[in-house]
Amino acid sequence: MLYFSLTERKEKNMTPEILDLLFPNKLPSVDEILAKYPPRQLPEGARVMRVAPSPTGKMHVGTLYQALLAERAAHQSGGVFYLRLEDTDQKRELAGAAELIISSLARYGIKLDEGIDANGNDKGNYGPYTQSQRKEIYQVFAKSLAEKGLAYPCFCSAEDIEMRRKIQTKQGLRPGYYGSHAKCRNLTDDEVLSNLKAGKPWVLRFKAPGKYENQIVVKDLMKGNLSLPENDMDIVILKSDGLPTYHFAHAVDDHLMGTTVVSRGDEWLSSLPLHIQLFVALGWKPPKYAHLAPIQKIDDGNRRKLSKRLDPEASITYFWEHGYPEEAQVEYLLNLLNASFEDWRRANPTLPAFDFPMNFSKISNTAGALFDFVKLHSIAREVVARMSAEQVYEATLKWAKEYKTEYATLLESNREKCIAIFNIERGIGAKSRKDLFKWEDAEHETEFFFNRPTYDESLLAPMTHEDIQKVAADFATIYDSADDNQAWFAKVKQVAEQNGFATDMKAYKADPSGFKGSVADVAKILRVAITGRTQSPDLCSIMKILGKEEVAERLKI
RNA sequence: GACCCUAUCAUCUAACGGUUAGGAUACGGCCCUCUCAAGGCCGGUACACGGGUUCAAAUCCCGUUAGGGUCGCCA
Repeated sequence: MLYFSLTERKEKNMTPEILDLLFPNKLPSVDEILAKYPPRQLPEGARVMRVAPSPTGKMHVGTLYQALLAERAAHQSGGVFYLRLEDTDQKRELAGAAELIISSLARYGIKLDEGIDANGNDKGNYGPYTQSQRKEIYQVFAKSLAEKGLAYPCFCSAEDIEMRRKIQTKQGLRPGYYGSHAKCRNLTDDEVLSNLKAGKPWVLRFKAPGKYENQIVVKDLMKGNLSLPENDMDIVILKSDGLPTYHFAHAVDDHLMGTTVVSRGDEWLSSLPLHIQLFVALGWKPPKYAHLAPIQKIDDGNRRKLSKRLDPEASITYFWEHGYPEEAQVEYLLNLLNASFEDWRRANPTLPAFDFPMNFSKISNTAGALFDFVKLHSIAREVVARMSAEQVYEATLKWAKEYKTEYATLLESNREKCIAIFNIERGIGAKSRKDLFKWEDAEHETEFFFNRPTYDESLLAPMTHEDIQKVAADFATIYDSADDNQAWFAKVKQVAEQNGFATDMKAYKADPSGFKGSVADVAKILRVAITGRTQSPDLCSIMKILGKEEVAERLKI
């Protein structure tokens, strides 16, 4: 590719004296490190991909989105998927965040070949997989860049940087540490030496070889060819605490760990020229890149990236709290990644979502999809409708144990009854009930089975109390919980007939005045008496679960 | 401000020079029906705008506009 021309670089080597002051500790050699990371032996076309979150708090939906893509693309190619913890910003790190990320991936069935296991131990031969534990490795490569004169120490303070930025902005210049603005790039050896000897804090900057006026062309697996300006910013590669910045860690780690395709958010697009320069400077071949647009939401009429701070739904725990089935979230995200998912799902209703063939070239490369709860709900309805009553019960119980313990107790002490409830109008394929799609709603579905509702006759207006009472009483005398649906409905009709209600809806509609109401009204009386609601699932099934005695009790109006 | 990405129904999107611009969700109607949820059938709604190129443009090119992103010792 074009960018290899950048390797033609001759910089003055750094003096050994400066190098020793910069890196006083004894470090392994570049070759010693490289020897520990042999090229992976994988079949042709196998992709090595990773998810590389930083443990700064909540687990973002975007991380799951990224992980889903990388895991599928890697494993479906016969490759490797691993996790790397990008914890080089110690200021922002939050306790427990790493554990949350790892357990979250497991929760969604995303399998890591390498990375960190549930106990926090490293797994795999290309570790450590936590960047803060790789400090020495970065130092080795940073030192080698410095040695060749491709990196230099910078003594500018935060105030210096801020001042420079202000002046640049005021003058209408591009802000940044580049060209003549890169003050420390041209420090003499004596100046550097005296600064170091005076103990001045420093960072290591990359000596950018690019010219902003020049364009490079880079191929992105999802976006195609991109034309970007060369990087001329002398960015920081080693911070004053000795840890690398993202840019440098990316180059070092993804090379050593053998990543073949880097998939990440498209906010990295503008630093891509820099990353390629870093790979080239280190003498390595850059990986392939796949930049994905972030999930957005609409806010005040404007689209914006889902924000952890502003949007509760940006954090995946939001979906746990509300009891969304994990499969539904996975399917929704897969669908967002690649809208042909739903066609595939219709053609393969019983396969696990993970069997969906992910194809880079078919991934939406648009500006970023809007997070759509309505669509998520619709997918969740389908997912739940495919589950058995036992599965619904177990999932609801698992949710309740974590978020609603009283309900969990009720579920546990009424296992069979609850499964029977969840089984109403279930398992009949496409016609299965689809009202339950998140576990937090289950309690409402089961509530009246456990608490006798208070009878509210106003729901039955304008029917008279006498008629209502008579209908309920008549039905109670002939009800048999052994009746199947057909026999049950025949009895409803019988009661209708006895009480002057139409049994034939067509006849009723043709002449409503000839009847007190229709068979639908009879059912409504029974429904209100039994459930306390005007709407419910199949009444016959409900009565069967309640049993003859309880039905009789509730029909006493 | 500079640079980059993106632009098809309300939403997610298909189309890869020739389609009555397709699907899904949502919405409306009808059917089914013991209510609801479903299910079945039907329906309305889209190529941001302006120029080119071409016999032919949603598709290719240029510009405009709009949205998003980046320009940190954050990732």
